[in-house]
Amino acid sequence: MNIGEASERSGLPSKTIRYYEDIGLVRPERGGNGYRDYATSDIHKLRFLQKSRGLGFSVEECRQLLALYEDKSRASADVKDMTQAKLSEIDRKIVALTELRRTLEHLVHACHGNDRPDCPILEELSEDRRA
Amino acid sequence: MNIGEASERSGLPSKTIRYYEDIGLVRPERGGNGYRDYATSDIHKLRFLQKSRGLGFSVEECRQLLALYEDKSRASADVKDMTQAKLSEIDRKIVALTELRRTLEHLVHACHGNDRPDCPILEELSEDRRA
DNA sequence: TATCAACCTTCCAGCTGCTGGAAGGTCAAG
DNA sequence: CTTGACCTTCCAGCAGCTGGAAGGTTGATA
Repeated sequence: MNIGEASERSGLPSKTIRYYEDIGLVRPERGGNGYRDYATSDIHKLRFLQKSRGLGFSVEECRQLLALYEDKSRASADVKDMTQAKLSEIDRKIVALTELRRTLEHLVHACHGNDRPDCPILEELSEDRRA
Repeated sequence: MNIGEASERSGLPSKTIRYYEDIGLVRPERGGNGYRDYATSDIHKLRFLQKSRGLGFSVEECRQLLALYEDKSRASADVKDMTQAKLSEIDRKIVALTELRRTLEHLVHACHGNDRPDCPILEELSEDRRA
């Protein structure tokens, strides 16, 4: 399929998809007309990139995550370790997001409309473990 | 406190903290020697930025989130709406992270060591709602 | 009191990760 | 056979840092 449809299906702009090809993340076939021709497996990868990039993983991290899907590296213990590390990272992100969510929710429910000079939520935030 | 300690306490590099001052996110006082002097409330903001940036919010979004803390904008309905929008965004991110986590976990448990040509996890990924 | 390390300052350059626009080729419909 | 919506490459620019140079401040030690 053409890049336009790949864009729709993955949720990524065409520009970004071309850029991902430039840096070797997802390399589609080419048709006789020179157009990029994306396979379903390419769309999977693009969707995966769309998710992971939007979640604060760097392109290099995404490249690593993507590599976890490729057979050639499957059996390695290194890869398993890396995956575990990524899992921990994701867990930390989930915790952080949950905290952020709680903070904002308190703001909506507990702080709306009054003009108190300082908010207890800031205190709460500051209590978190020091990374 | 000096920028070094602010860096330690916030988890952000000094360079980044100076950059955040440049773009008007967190403006500390200055001591007689010209050194930046961070108050506890500044550290709260920096920690908040460290979290939210690491979770895929843009600097402009972080500026908005940060603005939610400032009294002057508290009572507004606009602000409450925006906060709700951010809450939804955070919820979507949490869902996405959870999916990503599940995907990787499957990879570790179900795919380790074999040399199957393609992985059911890719299929699973592709089933997700089309954003 | 000198001096040395470890801070701090500003400024400028460069990298990442897109993103927009120009200039032009391809395709399907009318 | 033209029109509009695609597609292509290339080049420029913005966002968000990040590193390094050049130099000032501080506090401990000789």
